[in-house]
Parts: sequence; C-alpha cells; structure tokens
Amino acid sequence: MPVTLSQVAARAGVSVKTASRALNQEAYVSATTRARVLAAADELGYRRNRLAHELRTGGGSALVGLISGDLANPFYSAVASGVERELRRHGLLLVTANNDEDRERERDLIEALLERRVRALLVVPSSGYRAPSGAPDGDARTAGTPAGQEYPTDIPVVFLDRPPEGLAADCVLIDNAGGARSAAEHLLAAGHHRIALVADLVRTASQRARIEGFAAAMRAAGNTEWEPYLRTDVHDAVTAERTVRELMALPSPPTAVFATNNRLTTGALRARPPALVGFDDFELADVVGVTVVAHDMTALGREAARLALTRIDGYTGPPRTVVIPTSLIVRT
Amino acid sequence: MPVTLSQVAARAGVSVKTASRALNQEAYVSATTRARVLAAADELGYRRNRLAHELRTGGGSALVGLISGDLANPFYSAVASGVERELRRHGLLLVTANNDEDRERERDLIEALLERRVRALLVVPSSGYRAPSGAPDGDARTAGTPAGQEYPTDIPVVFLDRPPEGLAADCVLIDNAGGARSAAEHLLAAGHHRIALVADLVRTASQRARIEGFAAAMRAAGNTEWEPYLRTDVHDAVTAERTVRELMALPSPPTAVFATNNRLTTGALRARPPALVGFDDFELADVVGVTVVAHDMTALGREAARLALTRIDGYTGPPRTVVIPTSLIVRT
DNA sequence: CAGTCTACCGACAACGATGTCATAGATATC
DNA sequence: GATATCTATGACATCGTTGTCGGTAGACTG
Repeated sequence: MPVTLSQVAARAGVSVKTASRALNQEAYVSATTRARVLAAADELGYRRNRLAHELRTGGGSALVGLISGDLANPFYSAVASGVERELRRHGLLLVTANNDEDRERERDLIEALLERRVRALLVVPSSGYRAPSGAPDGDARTAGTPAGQEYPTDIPVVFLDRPPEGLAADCVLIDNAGGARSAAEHLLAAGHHRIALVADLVRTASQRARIEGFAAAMRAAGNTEWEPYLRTDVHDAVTAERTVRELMALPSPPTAVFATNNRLTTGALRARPPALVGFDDFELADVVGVTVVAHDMTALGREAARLALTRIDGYTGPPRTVVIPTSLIVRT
Repeated sequence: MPVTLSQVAARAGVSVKTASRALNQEAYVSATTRARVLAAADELGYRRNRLAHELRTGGGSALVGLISGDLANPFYSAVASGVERELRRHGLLLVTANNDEDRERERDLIEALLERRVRALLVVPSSGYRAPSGAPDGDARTAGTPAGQEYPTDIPVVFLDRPPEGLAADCVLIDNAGGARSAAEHLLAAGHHRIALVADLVRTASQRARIEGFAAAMRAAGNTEWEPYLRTDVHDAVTAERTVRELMALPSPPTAVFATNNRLTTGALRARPPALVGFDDFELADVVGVTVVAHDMTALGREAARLALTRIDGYTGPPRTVVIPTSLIVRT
C-alpha cells in the first residue's frame, strides 16, 4: 500500500537510483531533477521504508531495546524515561518490553529484540534469578544475577540496577550499600536501637547489597538488637503493611523501620510505624514526612543509555560500571 | 556479522529455500533434512532477520507505536503498561516515544514510526494544541484537539484521553465530565459552597470537559459562588501549590478545592487546603486522605490496544469510542 | 504399464532500498 | 584537437528472506 521509491521515480521520470540520490541529498543530482523528484515524492506522499533501508545498509535498526519490569512501577518508568530522553538525542527509538520478572519471558524478549536487530540492549534483569548458594529453593543451575551466556555478544548490552554475574559488561548501579548504610546511621544517630529491616527478594543482588550495607553499619555500631526484626522476601506493599503490623505487635516492638524499596515503604507507611526510612524516594514522601534514601532513577536510565551509545559509536574498551550516588533526605 | 540463512543452508548442505522451509515448520521437508538444518542453525547460532522477513512478506513490522508524554508521569506510564500487556498477548512489541508535549516533535515521531512500518499507532496527543476559539492565545490555525490530516490513514490510529477533532477515529476517553460532576456533587453534598477549581491547560479537551462537568453540576445546584475561585492553565505541581496558597489567602477563601489532575492534586495537597478532591487517583492518596475521582489508567491503555488490534485483524467498521468510567473514592 | 499424484527440493524473482560501475555529455587541460 | 576530468544519470547487483514455479523420484491408480 505505501508508496515506493520506484513509483516516485516513475512519476518524476527518472531512474530509481536517481530518485534515491535526490531524496538522500546526495551529490551529482541536477537542481531541476532534484526538484522534480521531491515534487513527485510530495505528491505521492512517499515515505521511505526503513526496513528496506536498514536491510540494505546493514547497520541494523535504529531501535534500542529496554527490558525491565512493569512500567506501572515508578522505578522502571523513571528509568525508561531517562533512557528515552537520552536516546532521542541520537535519533534512536526505544522499544520497551516487560519481562514480567520472569527469566523465560526475558529470554524470549531478548530473542525477539535481537531478531529485530536492535542496536543495543538495556536490561534490568528479572528478579527471577535464584540466589547463588544456600537459597531456600537452592537451584544450583541458577545464579543470583544473570549469567553471561544468556546475553548476546554482538551488540552492546548494558545492565541496570543489577550486575551480571561472571560476565564483564557495562552496567549502571545504585550505591545500594552506601545508601542503606546512611539510612542505618541516621536511625542510630536518632537514638534507635531496635530497628526493623523489611526487605524484598534476597535473591536480587541489589536487595542483598542494601541488607548488607545496613548490617555493616549496625555491626560498626556494635548493634545486634536489630537482628530479630529482619524480614526478607517481602515482595509487595500489602505484605509490607502486614509485616510491619506484625512487628509492631511484638512484645518488644522495633522503634523504627527501614524498608528497602519504594513499594515496601509505601506499604509499611500504612501500618504507621513510629519511625520509617525508605530506600527510593517517592511522590508525596515530603507530605507524609518519610525520610528516604534518594537517588536519581532517571539518571540511571540516562547513564545506561550513554554507555550503550558509546559502544554504538565504536568504543571497544573494557566494561565500565557507573554508580549512581544516593543521598539521605531527612523529613519529619 | 550475524549468521544468515544461506550460511545455515550451506552448512546443512541444502538450498536456502529448503533451510527456510525447515526453520519455518513448512510442510514437504523430510525429517532428516529438517534435523540437519536445525542442527546447523543451532551450531551457527542463527537468528532470523526480521527486517528482511518483514520486508519480504510485506506485513509491516510487529511493532506498535505509542506516542505520549513523558513516562515519568505516572499517568502515561500506567497507560503504557496497559498497552504493553495487551500487545504482548499478540506477539507485538511496543515502541514508546515521548512527544514532549510538543506538536512538532509529535509529528516527527509519527513520521519516524511510520517509516519503521509500525502496525498501528496509539497517540495521547500532545497538549500543544490550541483551543479552537476564543482561547487566550487564539491561534486560528490550530485546534483544541489534533486535526485529522496530521495522522496517517493507512494504518490503525487510536487516540487516547483526547479525542481527535474533525476526524472519525477510534478513541478511548475517560468520563471526564461525569467524573468532575461527581466530584462537585460530593463537595456540595458535604456542605461546601465556595469551591475552588484548579485546572490544567484549558486547551486540552479533557481539561475542558472536566471544567465543564464541574460547572454543570454547580449550575444544576444553582451555585455561582465558585466562579471567582476558578484557576486554569495551572500546569505543574509547584504552581498548583502556590495557586492554592493564594486562594486560601483571599479575604473570603474557598472551603474546598477540586484539582483536575494528579499533578495538580499533589501540588495542591502541599498547601493543605481544608478539603481537597482530585481527578486521577494516586499513590498514597489513601494515606494522606484525599478523595479522588479514580479511573483505571491501565484499562485506558489496554482498551486502546484492543481497538488497534481489531483493526490489525481486519476490522473495517466505523470508528468506535470507548469511555472509561470513573468512580469517586471518598477518603477522610 | 502409461499416467497421475505426492513428497521433496532447488532455481529464480521479488520485497524496497542503496552501493558499484559504466556511460554520455560537458569542461578543462596541455 | 586529443585526452583527462567532472557532472549527471541509469543498469545491475545486493542486503536476507520468502513466494512461485518447475523438476525429480517414487508410489499409486486403473
């Protein structure tokens, strides 16, 4: 149905190649011919077919794929926004795909994107990876982070938020340990001793880093009182709320709660703990007065896109890791 | 660099066509040949080139484009999430593009997507359209909603949230007038008389519908006291906050505020008006106790995708309009 | 046993664009 | 005036894949 180049050429009374030259601003086309071709293209409503163009020129498509969790989660959508903004400055389009936090689907998506010859792949690996050892469901074949052979090597791949295991690749991380440490230090400085830690799936590397950062700060302060209040693998807001309620109902309840991501924080908030610090900033955190470990999620996406873009532009150096800093925003 | 079909064929010792047949599960390939081809493909790590495939078969790509505002806005990302979920069930991928609320950029994006031969286009038109008549900056050439000739006719186009003007096209809308009316009625029933209306850009049709719905309810109640408290073209949270503060500082301040979208509501919230109702639900609205006119933004995306899918599947009937209902969620 | 059918396979063209090369005419060079 | 250079153009091959058609070998029909 769409108009082809040869139709334009026919109408302008020139060869296909000449029409191509005229439309591509190439040299060696007389002004009159060029004008005739442009007029013909305009009249017919010609639109270049990029599929054919990209097939012929071989450069691959002008698409970049982003695989992450559901965009309804503000973390992923902020990342996507940052990625898109950076890509567009280079004329690239973003294909977003939801891995559903499932490895199988993630693999299928990667395959589909590669078949479309995307120029680069940005991946926030699904949380469906098992912990490397001693995990509850200890599946020896799987690792806590994605393994190398599952990802392509012929195009740039950048990992976001979670580092790949046993695979040297570009990646952008948040300073998880540092952020969690600052949260712990803040609560300790405020005089808390019994601090509950409500964390998401420990099989994701970022969660482990946050837990470890928190634990390290507590160790450094010689505090072990918090340990009975550790709750992990809390994956949604409802469970977080219930978990905090249960904690508060203990004979000797914690005096503060640290929740390790925005979903858990908003859930915990509903249980109205006496003090709450959350990892990830969120809308209205200022209004409800929750202290948070903030970081720029859009920057995470932007930096990932930049890493990919340098590779697309030919950089072949060693893998780089960009760490997005966190900052503690104290609210009352 | 990637492996081509002819390389696979060569390795399997068959013609390219036979290799193609084997990989496509076509009939008339002997079991042994098929096995040899599959083995060869596997060994070489063959991956079909969809660009070539789609070029040859002509069906266009398996991509659907979604043009909207920044994904960092939860409204757009919820929509995108709904769209993606529906598309994936049909094996289609989603390309998301940010129009930056700018018509020019929106046109460029449409062009870029059409060149990629997307199968359908979903558009949340940029708010950069001027009101049709008597608008403050009355630009006669532009309309309050997108005009027909700017959009393609050879592929399905579905409009989201804002109806196209003078163009019969599929679209999915929110019951803006009805939702605003229910908000007004709720506030009136609660005994409020002086109700402020804080609205976004009046040049967008959805905002006008909300204002009109509100005004209609007030008229029906014989209330004109609200009119001095009408504030429009408030476009961001900070301005909303300031606007509400100013309203509250009036000699005879309003006793309630109705904000016509989530951004304005969260802004207004910071000014702590005595009573607040917002259009669009938002995270933590329950915690901060804001009554809202809620609607399913994910459903908006899903329905839009469905409309497009039926067209892709051959439906050629008249344009349809789906209206997403709203519901008042009363919170205290 | 000639004829029809069917399974299997390959040569070739085509999708819509661009790269390569050849060529005709106009200019420039000596 | 012969040769080299440059401009402007078109014929053709090509990217990777699939549709069309034709051919061959064996099985089946009557």
